[in-house]
Amino acid sequence: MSILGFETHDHGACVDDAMAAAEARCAASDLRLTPVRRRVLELLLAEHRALGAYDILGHLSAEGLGAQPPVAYRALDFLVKAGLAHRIEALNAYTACSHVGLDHTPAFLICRSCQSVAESETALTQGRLGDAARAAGFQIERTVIEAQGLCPACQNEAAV
Amino acid sequence: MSILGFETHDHGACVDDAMAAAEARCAASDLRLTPVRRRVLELLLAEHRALGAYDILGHLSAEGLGAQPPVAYRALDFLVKAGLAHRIEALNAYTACSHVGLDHTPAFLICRSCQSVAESETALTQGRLGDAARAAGFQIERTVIEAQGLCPACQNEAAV
DNA sequence: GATCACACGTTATAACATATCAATACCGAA
DNA sequence: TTCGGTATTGATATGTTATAACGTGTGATC
Repeated sequence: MSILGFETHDHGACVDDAMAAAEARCAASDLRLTPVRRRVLELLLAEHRALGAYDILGHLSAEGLGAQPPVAYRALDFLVKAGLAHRIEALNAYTACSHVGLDHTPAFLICRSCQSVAESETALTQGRLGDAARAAGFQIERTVIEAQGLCPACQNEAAV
Repeated sequence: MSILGFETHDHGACVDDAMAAAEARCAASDLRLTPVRRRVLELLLAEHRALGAYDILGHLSAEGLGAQPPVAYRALDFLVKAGLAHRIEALNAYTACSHVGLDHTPAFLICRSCQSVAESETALTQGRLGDAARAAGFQIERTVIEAQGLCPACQNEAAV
């Protein structure tokens, strides 16, 4: 599993690929990637960061795509349900999915300095948490796995 | 590591022990467990559930201990910083710590039906997330590990 | 008894999220 | 082609969570 977000890469291609994957997924699952939804996904893809719903809404309203909170939340809910974006609980914010199409149990590395977010992967019922759940007889349906700290670039800056 | 929260137990003793541990910890670290802070901790300990800041505030104001949001948030911040409570990011809510004194990297099992919360433990840099962080050169400072699902009791109810 | 640090009181507002109802667009079946 | 159901959008209002900012009290220390 690649961990994208901190390394430099061809971000134009990265965005194009992600949009293409999103189109394909929506076509395959009979989901409608409407203009607002498409635009929100583009905004999320623009950087490997998490954006708040009101950040999104600011962009949308500047572009005449809607000015009320439900516009942003509906689009974000759609994208999350479609597996095209994730909610970052620790930030009350949203980020585009880096692994569209793969079965998801995402885990995130969140830089507290530059706010960049990298998406990794775990398994629902594996590891310590899975062990604990089994021991307790707990049936896991969803996990929130988020690490906060410093990305490589910001560690270097801090060292200067 | 015990996982407390779902089993039936002597909750009176459980609360008493936790309060005693909190007292000890505050005394040892020169922290002040003031009346508001003590009461908030008691409220959190009363059930193995997470309470929202405004739930807490409701109790406090009913008891004449303060009626404005900052009262609750200050007390909760204190308890979290002191290691006596934890914030559950997925719920925007707070729960008492079950393992006062131990070095903490808590993980939570949260029942979506009865809202009970059990606290388990992981290691900061272990497991898949730790692997991913090492691979990416990411320096973890804090983790949010939360599983949502059904506790044993609620699974049984659902099966009826 | 001045002053310093910490806690608390109070007002206001910021930030995040949803309920509700009306209007419109889309799409398949009759 | 029209009808009827479903999905989407528009709009208003409100609910929920969290913090900024500033002032006051209180106890410890010098």
